[in-house]
Amino acid sequence: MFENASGHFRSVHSALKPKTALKNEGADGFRRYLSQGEHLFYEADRAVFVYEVVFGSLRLTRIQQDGRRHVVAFAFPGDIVGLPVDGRHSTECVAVAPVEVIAHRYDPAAPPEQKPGLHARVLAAALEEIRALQDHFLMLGRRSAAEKVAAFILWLEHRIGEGAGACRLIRLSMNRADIADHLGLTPETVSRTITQFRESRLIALDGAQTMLILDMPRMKSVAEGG
Amino acid sequence: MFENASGHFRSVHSALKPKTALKNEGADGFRRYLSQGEHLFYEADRAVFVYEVVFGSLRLTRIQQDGRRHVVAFAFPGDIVGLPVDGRHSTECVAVAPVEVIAHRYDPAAPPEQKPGLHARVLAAALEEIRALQDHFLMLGRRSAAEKVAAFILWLEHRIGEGAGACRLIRLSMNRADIADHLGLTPETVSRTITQFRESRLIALDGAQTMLILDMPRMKSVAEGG
DNA sequence: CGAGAGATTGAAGTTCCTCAAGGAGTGTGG
DNA sequence: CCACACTCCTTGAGGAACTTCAATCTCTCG
Repeated sequence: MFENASGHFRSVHSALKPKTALKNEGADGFRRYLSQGEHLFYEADRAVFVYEVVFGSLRLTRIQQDGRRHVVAFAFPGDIVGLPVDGRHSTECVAVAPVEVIAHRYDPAAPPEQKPGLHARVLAAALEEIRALQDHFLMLGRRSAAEKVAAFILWLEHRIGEGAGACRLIRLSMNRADIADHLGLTPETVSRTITQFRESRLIALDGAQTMLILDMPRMKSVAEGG
Repeated sequence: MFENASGHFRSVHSALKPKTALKNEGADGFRRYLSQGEHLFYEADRAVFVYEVVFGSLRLTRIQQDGRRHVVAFAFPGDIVGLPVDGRHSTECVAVAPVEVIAHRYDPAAPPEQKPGLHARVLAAALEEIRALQDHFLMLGRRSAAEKVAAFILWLEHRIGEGAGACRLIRLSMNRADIADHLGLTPETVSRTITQFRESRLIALDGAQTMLILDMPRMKSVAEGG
């Protein structure tokens, strides 16, 4: 299930790596392009479409009355974003890097027979996303900054890591504040933790956005509190 | 949408209060009863049924390799638990008080036409639960212990609060450790925070499990960091 | 090349956790 | 029916971890 090959969408948080981007525009899908910083949708917007990410990175954010925000998720190629709750979007969605998506008109209240394929895929994506959100709880609950950051780096590697000899390369499209608001830390703590990782030869950096994981086993050990 | 009156299930985390328990046994629902501490299902169990809570309280837990656990959610009457991911349960589910549920045989891979009503309700419940899980993130992210505990008390009040003159009464079916693992705190901190609330006349206690909210407006203010 | 945003580093302060002991409530067996 | 035992809750003291506030540095882009 949830295989791209079989035409199933993968949910926002899914840790499975997309083999290829889906190619199902045709009948009811059309493409949209966003540059960095552009909104795909806002919180509480009426939800008419669900979006399949083809290229780039998106950030899903919820904001509280007092202005504090939480980055609920990052979305990458193969993910589906914009699942409606009560006919509206529950988060705002911004491109943190240039983005290409396919928009599918979708109404959860419509009879499933109308678009059986899309309906089934959205359900599968929703159920998968629930598990991914639960996974994220394990990250936010009583864990040290080092464990959180290490787990986040490993998740990123799993989603968008590139081979680089014996090492793994990650291009971070989000900034430190985004990471901090995702992990329940401050940007300073994220920065300090990354510095520690660099000083202990766990990773190497080229600028702030390009990261090389030098020691995957040890990184996994750190993420698990070893 | 998501009204009980219209026969829609409400998801595990939903903040809406059930007006009445659903009464849709008949064709494919049968009742199950659990006493305190009994499992409804375990993590990774093959998921054959989804369960509608009629009476009592359930705890949904995920466990990590190192033994640390996170209480993903508590479920009360009107909630639906056991949504399958990849055909399996993603959490374990234990009764924290005597429980009555209705079990509905459910297979997300089956064509929606087979059980259109159930299928639509499960989808609605799943989408609603995603939002609820996102809400919970705001609770776990960078917030003080007092804010977390106050927000949790208000959520409980919303779900199972009873009138008590000008005040609101809550019967806590879970223990301090469960609350701690839900909020990302230690039991000691939860206990200390509750003591503070009591000393500042925000709440009153009768034993450890029965709580009276004395000042709802101030409790809301505390939950929001005021 | 200059300006501005973002990242890093430092020092001080606060909050929460850890470890440990005592108290309250509940249930069981004599 | 009382006493004991067990579990859970509460309270205390000390220490670690993260945050806050502030300054400096670096990268990127016009």
